[in-house]
Amino acid sequence: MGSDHHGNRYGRSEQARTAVLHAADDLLVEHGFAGLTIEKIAAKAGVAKQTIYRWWPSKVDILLDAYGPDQARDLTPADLGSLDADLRAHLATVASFLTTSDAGAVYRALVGQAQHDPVLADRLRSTHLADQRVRDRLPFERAIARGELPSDVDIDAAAQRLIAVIHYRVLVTGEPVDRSFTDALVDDFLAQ
Amino acid sequence: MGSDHHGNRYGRSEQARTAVLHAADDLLVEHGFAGLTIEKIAAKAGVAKQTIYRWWPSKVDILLDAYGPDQARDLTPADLGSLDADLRAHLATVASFLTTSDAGAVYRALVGQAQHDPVLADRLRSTHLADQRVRDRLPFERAIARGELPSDVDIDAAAQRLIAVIHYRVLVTGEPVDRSFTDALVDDFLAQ
Amino acid sequence: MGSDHHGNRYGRSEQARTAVLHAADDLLVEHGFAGLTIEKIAAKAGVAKQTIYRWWPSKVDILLDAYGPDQARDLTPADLGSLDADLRAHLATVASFLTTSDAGAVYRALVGQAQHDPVLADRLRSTHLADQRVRDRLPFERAIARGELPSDVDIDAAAQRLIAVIHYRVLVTGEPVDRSFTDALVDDFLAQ
Amino acid sequence: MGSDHHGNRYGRSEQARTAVLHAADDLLVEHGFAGLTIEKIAAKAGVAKQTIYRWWPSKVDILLDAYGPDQARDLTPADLGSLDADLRAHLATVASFLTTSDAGAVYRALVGQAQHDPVLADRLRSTHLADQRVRDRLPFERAIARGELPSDVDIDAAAQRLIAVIHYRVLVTGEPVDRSFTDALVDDFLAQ
DNA sequence: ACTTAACCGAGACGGTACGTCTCGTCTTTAG
DNA sequence: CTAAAGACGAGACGTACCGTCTCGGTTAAGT
Repeated sequence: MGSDHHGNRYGRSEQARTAVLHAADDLLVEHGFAGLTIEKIAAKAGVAKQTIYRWWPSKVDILLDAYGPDQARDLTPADLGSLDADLRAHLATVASFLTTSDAGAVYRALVGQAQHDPVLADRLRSTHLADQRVRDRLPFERAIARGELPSDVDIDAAAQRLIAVIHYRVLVTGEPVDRSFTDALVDDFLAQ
Repeated sequence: MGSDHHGNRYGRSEQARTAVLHAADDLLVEHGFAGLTIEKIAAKAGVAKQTIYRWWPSKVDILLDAYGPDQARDLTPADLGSLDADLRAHLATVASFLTTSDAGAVYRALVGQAQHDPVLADRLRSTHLADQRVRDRLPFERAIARGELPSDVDIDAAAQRLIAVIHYRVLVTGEPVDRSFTDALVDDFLAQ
Repeated sequence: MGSDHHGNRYGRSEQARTAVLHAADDLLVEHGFAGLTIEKIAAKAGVAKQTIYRWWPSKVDILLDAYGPDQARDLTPADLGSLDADLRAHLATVASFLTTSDAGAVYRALVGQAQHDPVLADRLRSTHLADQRVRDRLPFERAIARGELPSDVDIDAAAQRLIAVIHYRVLVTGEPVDRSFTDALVDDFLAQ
Repeated sequence: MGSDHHGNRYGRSEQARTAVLHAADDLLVEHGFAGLTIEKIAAKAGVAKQTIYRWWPSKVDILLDAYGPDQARDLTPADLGSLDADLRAHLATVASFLTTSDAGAVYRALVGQAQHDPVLADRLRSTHLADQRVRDRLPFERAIARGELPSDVDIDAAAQRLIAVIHYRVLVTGEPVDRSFTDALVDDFLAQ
């Protein structure tokens, strides 16, 4: 069957892997990034420290593993039939994800740590951020297919101007990012 | 006389203070935030750990002290006679400050750490970020005074949309922020 | 079939058994008792750890297995025709065995470990030491049979006084135990 | 005053030092040499591990420090006025020390460990064993001064033959070493 | 000049977490 | 059923820093 064993030569324990990811997630949300230690993850997951070090070089690698699926699940924009609706819904989702979800807390911690760690920054950008950029393009690509937008529009630039402000407020100024704010962003963009 | 003493009851040693600030700055640039320890700052500054703990509660407080003057010196937008010129110059200055200067490295470290430390985030926002927001308004305020912009324009919103993209690329995506990019931002804004 | 198999339903592998004993012996002599780990024995013997744990409870049990035959082979006193000759030869053999042979190194390690481990001490005494005590009596028993000694002599006490000094110098003081020393012991004993 | 401080540049804490030595002693007696870990010593002594590593390279160094004074205190032979009395008393004291005292347990552990560690063996011999050899000579030196023995007697050899048997029984055979046994040793020696 | 008291350097202290090592157990696949 | 292989939970290792403390020396204002 392949996954519910205690450890053998033919592969790692899926049980231990998920226990570690969940423990890391919980501890980050409860005690913050500084309170997230390998020691505590191991204790909470009921796992030996060596098992963690065997599979993850550091605690940020655990967070990277834990974050990936959440992002794909929560940040894929739905097709609501129009660019206006798609963008309003997606920006509101992004704002809520970043400010209120556990996965958003993991994301903020990773971006924070990336400021101190260029290797992490590279990994984060080449994996999760690149993945998300593809998802952020979807509303625009669908709008072009519908004929709502000309086909030569610079999608990445447009998406970035909308997404950037949300991240800036979340990561830097700490100002709230509510529905009226994200709707205003869309209004401005569509009025252009 | 007030600054070159080894210690007495009537005040702290200015020599020790500046040695600590410079040591912290150097260590941050050389070894990154994780390599910045009180122990190493003390050793590099030729100062006792207790002297550091007497005056700064933590290493981020040292960085906050070290950062303040740099920001005011480097990020005040000059008056070049027109909104167009002022914005082009200011955004280019901000981009260069954030990506290439030592003070920019300190800023990025502080914003990074603020993701893990809400108290630091509050302090950063209520002091340095609030100060900078005032400076970022200057081009717009001068434009209103010149009659280039109507007096009811939402300055903070306008400034934020321009500044946010630069921060997003610096802090999150790591994309370069060169002169042509900042100029395009200004073009877009003025065309609106 | 009997001995050269890789693991099957017909019993343990003699090949694995001897490989373990030899690997343990080698590692003890090369790297000392602390450098003798089950992990290293398994690696050197080309055997799985579990195979060792299946057959030996601990590393000292491996050493006990390895030691037994050596002692019987090397420490049985020959009959040279007289008490004087027998004792001189035997004590010299014992001294040389303890100080220079690989088996002597194993013995010293076992006695050393027995100081920390009462269970090992008991096992060592009830097996190997009891066996050796029988062998150490032989010169005296032959001397009584020859009429060189009265039949009521306390053989164990006599043997112990001679053997003890050799062990003391080997285990405690580290002083050399050369032929002149053992001969002097015999001289003293016979002059009594 | 010089000894009751918490730690500063002018010297180590005597309080921490004695707490470590006592903890090590207690743990050895309670849990044996294998159960004696730096971790547990630190915990029991209420001391940081680093404090132990600062002053002692290993746990055997702690035991060496702890053992020294005990040996000098307990194993110095008193002058009872005659060789016969001095020897009987001293051998009985040695036997009792080795078999029943806490310090004797430390000694046995050190000698046991010395079988695995030549560096420890050298240190033990050049310090504590050399010191004890001096004390073991005292009854004989006093006997020569009294005229009980000729001045050319080989004191070290004589002392060793008596002492060795006790150590052999304690360290190797585990046989009891009671007063009648040590008295018989003295009888034999004096009858010679 | 002398006292006084805060500040200075140095560094030992009790701790926490690190990342590594080895232990003895458990689980799988092959013969 | 035994074997090899190796992942597992457990826990001690020795190191690095943390933030606190105590010490003796330095310095300058107030006697």
